[in-house]
Amino acid sequence: MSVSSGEFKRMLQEKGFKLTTQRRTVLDVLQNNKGKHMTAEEIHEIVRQKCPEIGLATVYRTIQLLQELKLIDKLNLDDGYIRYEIGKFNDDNHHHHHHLICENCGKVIEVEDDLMGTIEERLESEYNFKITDHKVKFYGLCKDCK
Amino acid sequence: MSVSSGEFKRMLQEKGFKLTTQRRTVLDVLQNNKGKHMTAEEIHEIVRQKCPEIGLATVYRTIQLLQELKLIDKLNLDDGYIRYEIGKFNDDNHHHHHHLICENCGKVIEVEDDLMGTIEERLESEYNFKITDHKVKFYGLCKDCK
DNA sequence: ATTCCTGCAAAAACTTTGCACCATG
DNA sequence: CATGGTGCAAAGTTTTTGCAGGAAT
Repeated sequence: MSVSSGEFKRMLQEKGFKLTTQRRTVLDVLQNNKGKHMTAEEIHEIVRQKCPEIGLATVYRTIQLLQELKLIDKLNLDDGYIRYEIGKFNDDNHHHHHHLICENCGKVIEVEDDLMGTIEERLESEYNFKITDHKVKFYGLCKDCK
Repeated sequence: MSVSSGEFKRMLQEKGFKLTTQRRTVLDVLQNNKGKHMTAEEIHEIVRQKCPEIGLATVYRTIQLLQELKLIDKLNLDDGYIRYEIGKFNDDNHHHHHHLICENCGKVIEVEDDLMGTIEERLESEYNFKITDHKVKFYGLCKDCK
């Protein structure tokens, strides 16, 4: 489910990086807020509860690092903020997931499913393009807003 | 195919806006660069060929306006720039389109197709969510890079 | 004539970078 | 103890806003 400190340390060392309290804490916060899609500033605020002296710059640097390690993914809700979430390769099932975004209340619903297989096969042969990943967002009205 | 000046004027007036050379020119540039996914700055440079005195702020303001009128769409390639393209409701066929993004050379291929119908039906009933739009990006290697 | 629009420059918002000090392996 | 990381503040980007003059209806 989560990445242990040992695992994380090994992943870092593989690329010549060191394990620090700051890095461990940022990863913890992202793991403990799985459905939240936080901005760098929001991550910073929560991380400071455990690690009060951490600077926003370190959060940004750590976010970049975690992206390189494929532990987290970007999510852009087109509201001017880049958001981050624990990535698809960080949990047991390596499933992709999609987002249902309510245009009325802004709620973001996670869809833990991968329904894109057939479409991707078709596009791969039609365009001679090797697909390795996708990002899918659906917009509309959630059950409370429609 | 394209939005005529008369049509554009009517659309603007409906919302209490005026037709200006700047707005017409920005729309023209986006219509004439259909597959290009330009940033605000790129649009500004091209618009200046026809309208040399236009300021970047006006380009930003016009982009926002054209989005309100549903004439253009945002495209985020996660490279730090917001890009814009003529929207799906601006041409004869109201089809959505998707993007194949090559992670090696950065090329973006337009997929003029809408293959999401079945998936959307399934999600609508499963999550009681009314889907009105979607954004789909596929990442991988294009035929030249694989 | 009135209302809205534009250009410019300043400000705002988000992210990156430089540097001296500190921590990890 | 060598290398890389951190915090702070400054700088960099991209986008938005205020305002006086200008254009459209």
